[in-house]
Amino acid sequence: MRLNDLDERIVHALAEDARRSYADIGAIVGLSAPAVKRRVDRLRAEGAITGFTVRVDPAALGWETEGFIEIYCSRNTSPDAIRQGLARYPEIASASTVTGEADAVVQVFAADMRHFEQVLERIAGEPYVERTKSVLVLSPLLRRYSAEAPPA
Amino acid sequence: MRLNDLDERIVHALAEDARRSYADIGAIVGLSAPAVKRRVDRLRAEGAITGFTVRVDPAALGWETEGFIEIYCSRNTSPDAIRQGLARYPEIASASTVTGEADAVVQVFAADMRHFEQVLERIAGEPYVERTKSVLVLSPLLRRYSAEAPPA
DNA sequence: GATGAAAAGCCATATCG
DNA sequence: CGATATGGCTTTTCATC
Repeated sequence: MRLNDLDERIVHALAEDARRSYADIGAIVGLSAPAVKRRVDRLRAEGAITGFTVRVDPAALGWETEGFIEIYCSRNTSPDAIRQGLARYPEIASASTVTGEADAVVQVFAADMRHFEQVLERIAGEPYVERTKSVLVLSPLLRRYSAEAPPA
Repeated sequence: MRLNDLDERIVHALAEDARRSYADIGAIVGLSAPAVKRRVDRLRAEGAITGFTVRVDPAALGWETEGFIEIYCSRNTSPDAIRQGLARYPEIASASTVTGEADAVVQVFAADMRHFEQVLERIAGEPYVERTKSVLVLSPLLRRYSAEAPPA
């Protein structure tokens, strides 16, 4: 599945503001509103666009504490088992299996330090988790969305 | 700035689908469409909602390779200097200063391994960077947005 | 196969109570 | 905050290239 230049410009326009009208996007990329809608519908059907969401200031919503937890699993733990185990935590914003010493890296948003510690202890207590290593975020420097970063 | 329960439910509804109509959101949270709009306008004005964006499948846009780069800086490097230095890289999706051994963690999306390596080398060559340590993402397990994680 | 124009219905939004 | 009205938008239909 490859997108052409027009599709990428439409996605970029939506990345900047997902509530822009199709007419506005059309004015940017040089298409009529129905043509833009057809392409967006197609991109959704193909799975290139998976949805539209809101950008929030975590602190304003009460999540003051952010951190990364590296998870070291017992041998023969499948990625799918990790995913299912972690999916239950609403505090987890993202999780990935990675190369290197740890098996997975988990990004956590918590209300405060006490809350973060609770999440950490619950994750550390999961049956497939052998040990964890966590770092706290001191200050977020950049926060973009992947759609805004064009491939080289 | 604290949000009440109604605000949080509106944000949650927008996190699931930012293009939902105010009438739809109103049906979910029990308000009329104008009441929802007024609250969304207020949340934007307050900075709790910073925008609306599209969720994309990175692979569909040609970013097949993802990884984290830990940056170790020379002493007396200010967070702002790091931020300004990293802001020039379109491949960087997020960056934060952190506790622990490294000074900052940077999340990178690249087209392929060769591209990732180029980004890594350019970052490692920044004047304030002493050394780096990077891990590649094998498979993304979860990918949510912070707005979907309610505080405890 | 993709586009633009036009029409119909739906939605955003301002104003009222 | 809800009801209402208007203007704009989304979305379908259809003819065209």
